[in-house]
Amino acid sequence: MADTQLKIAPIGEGLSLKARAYEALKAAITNMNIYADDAELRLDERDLSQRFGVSRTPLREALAQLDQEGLVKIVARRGIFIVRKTKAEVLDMITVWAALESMAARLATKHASAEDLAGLHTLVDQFSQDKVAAKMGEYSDANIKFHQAIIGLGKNSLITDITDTLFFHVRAIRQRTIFEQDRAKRSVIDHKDIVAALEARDTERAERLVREHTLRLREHVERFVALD
Amino acid sequence: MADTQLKIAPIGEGLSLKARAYEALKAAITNMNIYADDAELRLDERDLSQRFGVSRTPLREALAQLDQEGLVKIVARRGIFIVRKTKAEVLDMITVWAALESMAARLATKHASAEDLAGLHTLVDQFSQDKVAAKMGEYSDANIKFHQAIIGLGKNSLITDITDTLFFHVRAIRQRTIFEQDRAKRSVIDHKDIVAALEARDTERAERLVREHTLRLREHVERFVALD
DNA sequence: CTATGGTTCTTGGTATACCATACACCAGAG
DNA sequence: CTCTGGTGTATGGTATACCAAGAACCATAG
Repeated sequence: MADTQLKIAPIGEGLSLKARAYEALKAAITNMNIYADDAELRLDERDLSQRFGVSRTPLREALAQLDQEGLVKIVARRGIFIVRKTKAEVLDMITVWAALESMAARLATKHASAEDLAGLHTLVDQFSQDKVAAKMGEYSDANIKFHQAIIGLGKNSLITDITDTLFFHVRAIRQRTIFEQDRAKRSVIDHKDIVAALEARDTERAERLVREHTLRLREHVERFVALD
Repeated sequence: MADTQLKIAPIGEGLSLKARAYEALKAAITNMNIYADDAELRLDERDLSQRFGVSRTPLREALAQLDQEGLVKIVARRGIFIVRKTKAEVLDMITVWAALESMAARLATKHASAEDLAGLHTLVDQFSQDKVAAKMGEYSDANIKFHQAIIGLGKNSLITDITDTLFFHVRAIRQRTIFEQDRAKRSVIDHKDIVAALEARDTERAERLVREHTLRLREHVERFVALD
């Protein structure tokens, strides 16, 4: 099946300037440690517009969207500020996460295929309790992936959308989270239990395990993470 | 404590044009039966801008926000369309609602004061099983209020914000929901049980009752509501 | 030196003009 | 009559100029 068709035109990326500005800004904020003491949290429309090479209009629309998502806060005649979530807000977000992921787990026990669950199983097996200490850096990403995978199995796109935004914010404070080895080991065990419950199609147990697992993270953040 | 101060100036309402346009548009869409067969679902920026007496810029920002919330869909060079949620989307929304409200109920058993719960009790007592049939119209509103009250008691403002948007969409299809008397009666009983569980501070039971109650609505919509 | 009043500059908000493209309509060829 | 090609128009996207309000700075009076 060779290419008999002429496929030109991946030129302009196809996206609107607004969409591109949005992605660029979001990526920039993501890759920035906004909780560092010397972080520059103030943005300037005109400055950004020049650096991006687009006018203020699409840039403003992108910023307005980020404002609505809670990533930045626009204050009339004062400036645009990257938002540092308060501890209370982060805790609320983790609570919502717990509610939605546990519902997703519930749905997964009913709708996920055997292959779906097998994939999840593979994800968990990558980290045995012994190895997790050595790969702490990787684990943090794999951890998020595991949770996103469960949410995916719930096949409720609204849950997926909402939690994506939540993960974004939680990721930002990850650097302030002390992932001790004990917590990581416990996490691996939890994950194995969750997968087992899903495979057993035990709806109530899967829901409970996921909820408790995430609420334990909430508890940990409440007690050990410095914010505000 | 008489007025010794001069308080002029409640003139311009203080809100930005964007904010006012947003509220006006949202109210307009809310009060419109978008599921009617002859509903005019297309909006025109220039037309709206003239009718509101503002330029396209703040109007576009308001529309962009509505787009992000899923109330309208903006298609480049085609038009702006009021969104009719598909049945699948509505079902997903009710599922998210169930997840969040059941978590709120869980939180309420831990954080709500006795007075809070007394207020909830009053709300429920307004509708006995016998009277609900006669007041079917009112009940629909009171029903939403009851659920919002529980969510309020969870004291998690993120849950409140998300569910507010969900209620907006669910309200829109309410007209297509056949509220038979039996369902309403069952609903009243459910509500009483939920309040009882909250007052008993029975976390698990409160969560379960709320979840099951809302998922029953989901089931009802899935089976009896015509959409798409 | 301090307090007050004003001037200027910064910055988000708004208005407007222009651009680019999807769609509809129409003319002409077959 | 039908199909094709072009042309016009409607509409969201983008650029730009101006507005208004707040904050910082400065001058001046006490």
